[in-house]
Amino acid sequence: MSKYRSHTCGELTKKEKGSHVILSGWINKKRDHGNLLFIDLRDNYGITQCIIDKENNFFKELEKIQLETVIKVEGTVSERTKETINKDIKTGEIEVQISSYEVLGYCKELPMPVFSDQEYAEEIRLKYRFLDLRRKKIHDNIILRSKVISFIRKEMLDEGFLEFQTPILTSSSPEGARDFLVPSRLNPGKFYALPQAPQQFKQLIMVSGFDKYFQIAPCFRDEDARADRSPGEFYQLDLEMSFVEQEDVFKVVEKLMISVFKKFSKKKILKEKFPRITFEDAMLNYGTDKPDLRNPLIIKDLTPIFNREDVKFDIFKKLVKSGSIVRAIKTDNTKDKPRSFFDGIDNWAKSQGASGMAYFTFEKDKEIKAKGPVGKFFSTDALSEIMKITNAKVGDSIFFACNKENDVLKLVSTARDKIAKDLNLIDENSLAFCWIVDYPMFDLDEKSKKVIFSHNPFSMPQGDDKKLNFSKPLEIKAYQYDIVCNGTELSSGAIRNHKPDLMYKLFSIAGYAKTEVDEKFKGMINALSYGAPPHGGIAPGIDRIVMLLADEKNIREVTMFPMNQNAQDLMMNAPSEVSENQLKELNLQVRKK
RNA sequence: GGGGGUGUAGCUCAGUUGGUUAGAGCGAUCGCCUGUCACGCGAUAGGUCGCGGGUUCGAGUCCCGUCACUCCCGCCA
Repeated sequence: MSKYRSHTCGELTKKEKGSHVILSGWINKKRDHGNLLFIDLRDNYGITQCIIDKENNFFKELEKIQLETVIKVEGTVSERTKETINKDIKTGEIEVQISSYEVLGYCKELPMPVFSDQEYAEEIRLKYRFLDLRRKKIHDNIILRSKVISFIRKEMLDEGFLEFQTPILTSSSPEGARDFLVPSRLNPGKFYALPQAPQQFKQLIMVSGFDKYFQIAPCFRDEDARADRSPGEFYQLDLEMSFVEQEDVFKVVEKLMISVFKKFSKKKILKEKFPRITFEDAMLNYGTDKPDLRNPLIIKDLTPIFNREDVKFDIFKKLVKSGSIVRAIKTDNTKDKPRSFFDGIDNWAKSQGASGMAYFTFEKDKEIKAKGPVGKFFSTDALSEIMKITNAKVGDSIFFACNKENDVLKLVSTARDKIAKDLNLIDENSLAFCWIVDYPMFDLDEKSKKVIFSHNPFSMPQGDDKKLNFSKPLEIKAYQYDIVCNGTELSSGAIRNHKPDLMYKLFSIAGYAKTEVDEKFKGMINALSYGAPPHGGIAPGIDRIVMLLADEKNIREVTMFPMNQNAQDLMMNAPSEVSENQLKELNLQVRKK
């Protein structure tokens, strides 16, 4: 028998009645009745009530012992009387009569209580993460994460994928996020970069003939954090397949996603065959390429309305003349909503930095009218046209905004979420997956007006490469795709460009000379020149999947040891200064500000 | 880099129009209590009101600056 325990704190039942047991764990809670003391002993597996009274020599000591002290108790299992059974815990039918105990690990006065449902400031949680992680909810989240990863790994192996590790110290790449750099001692003045993703390596694995690869891969990007984005590092299920088209990747990933979410989430998957939405349609109907499809609201374009003679809304008309556009959201049967509902949306829009959102409600006595502050600017004909475009009926309302395309899309897409939330239109118990497909290969950089890669420079352009019209690069689409669930981008992938000539051509459109491509992407472009199979893949974000499964709004709730928003680890005190000697060895000098 | 929110006891928070000695619950310490499971009861200790400056007879409260945490924008091929 183990020196420390005969059972865990989560397994004793009536069956063990009368047996002598040893338990070890943390003191979760004490209830001291003066001559009778209850101790809830906790470990990873559960809680067992232990009991001792004043007749026992250890009673006085245990009365004084700190919560969260680790102790070993020996005693006898006894059945609880009917009235004292605790149905909330697995071991609630029994309790352990303590005969002796031993302290295994002392505990100082706690900076934060462990046994409590209270919320705490992140600062203290992160500083004492080892205490925070003892708390039930986050403890369970981390266990869930472990189970999800094991499950995914098993599924991938069953599908015939091979798991490989790729280098953590690699080279800096010019595209994409900021790199984390690591100075090289043996190569003074030179730096490694931590991989933003194993992108080039997984393609090289395909060129090496391994056919199907996956990895639970750490990825490093030196960009600012968000609630759903850890600063610094995160994990992807990185996968790549040879001799495949887009459909083949979809098939594998859709199956995996469905089985993961069916196994670990109680929520209903709305469509098991993920709807496919083109990037263009997504931007038009939802104003974003990560739409929440639980939300029934659709965005419509009202720009032409503001060119009509019988519309007198001069502010918008003037803006439209100078190139702005108008987008609108219709809400069903909102005629009886109080003024505060409409003004609430308008004020919210202003708080987002916009000039607000105009609105009116369709009414009818003899003819169609618009009720609301700006309703008077629209003729009956114009209103009928708006009703046609937005599919509205009498009693519905319209919210609309006018601005340059990028700004109006950002506002209206978030307004879509805000309005749906206010109207309680979102079913929190459902999961709405979709594919976003047909991303453009290139984009126009707002500032420099230059053509840049819109996503991944290694993606394969759609269509016959001999017939591609390179003079209109913005019209070229790529075999580039995302999975979105409930408004969260879960993964991003592509069929890769395995043809060096085509790649040089595409890079030249984005302003890279051949020599530059050879230099920056040496390993890959070289490899593609020695017989590369057509291949493609995707990389679902592990942290975000677990976040959705655990129903958490913040990625730190599913990360064991996260950094704070400023990319600091408050527990380990990272980043930190290093000694002059270390710097010297690395040929580095810190520039004083 | 920019915008919003928060900052009061170890923890979670209250603190009115600026006005006596800044409060509560949990935790800690001490005492009472033999069936609790958020046990109960009593007492004690615990405060640079984030920090600095200003206005005022008087600032936790008003103003300016600054720092920390957090949410968002930029950024994240």
